[in-house]
Amino acid sequence: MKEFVRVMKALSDKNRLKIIKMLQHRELCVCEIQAGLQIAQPTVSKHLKILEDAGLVGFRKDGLWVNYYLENGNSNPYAATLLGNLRHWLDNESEVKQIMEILPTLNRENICKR
Amino acid sequence: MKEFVRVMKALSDKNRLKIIKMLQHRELCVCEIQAGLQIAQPTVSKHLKILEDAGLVGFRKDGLWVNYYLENGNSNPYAATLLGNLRHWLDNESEVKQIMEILPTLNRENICKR
DNA sequence: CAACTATATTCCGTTTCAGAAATATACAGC
DNA sequence: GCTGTATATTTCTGAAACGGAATATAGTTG
Repeated sequence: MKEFVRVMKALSDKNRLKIIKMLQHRELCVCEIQAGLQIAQPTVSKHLKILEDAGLVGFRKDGLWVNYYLENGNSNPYAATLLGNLRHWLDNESEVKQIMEILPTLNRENICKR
Repeated sequence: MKEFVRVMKALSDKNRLKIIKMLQHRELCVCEIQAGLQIAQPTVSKHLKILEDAGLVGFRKDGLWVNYYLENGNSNPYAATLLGNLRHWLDNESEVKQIMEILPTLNRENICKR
């Protein structure tokens, strides 16, 4: 029950849903996600932790960069099913489409380093 | 996006999930649900409103009684899919099983009228 | 209409959560 | 070691959410 609630809560936030939609296209580092969402970096990190605790995303460290990716749900069956549904859900939401247009232009080299 | 979030939020609460699991077996009035959950009546009404707003449940008035039932999701595709999943999910949760044992003994005539 | 009953709404107190700012950590390169 | 950069954690604030008690509403019965 708690595990299920954790997944539902993780999916109850607009910004976290945007993160998932972004990660459907490719792995992203924190600063790329931040650029897409236009919110503070610590806020992004917290959202990512909530998604991770729910079994929705995972990450790989690569030097200074931390690359987040969508989990395939081996850990959590609820997460797996919802991630499957979300692959086609929300695609027509204007807020999602807007980020998708920006996404290809996001480049970690350009975004960070300031 | 808002519609999806509303469904996820509605499913992010233990008591609301219990209500859904109860309604999978039969229509129930508010006082029967209250007896199953052991929480105050106004709290039950509020949970039911949240579930209704999310397109997860509907109700029929029958005199003083208000009978709540599971929606079939004609209104909301997200709600429909999740309700389908929940038909087999959470069945093994001890908290759910416990209510299922009580459920057959719940009788609105005995519960109310005090 | 008056009395009663099932449910809904309002009004709190308490907890939880998203957000930002400040700070801490981890890692690379010198 | 020290410096700089990407990310994580802490701390705070305001908004939202769950809970109950009191109150209001709707419908039945006399």
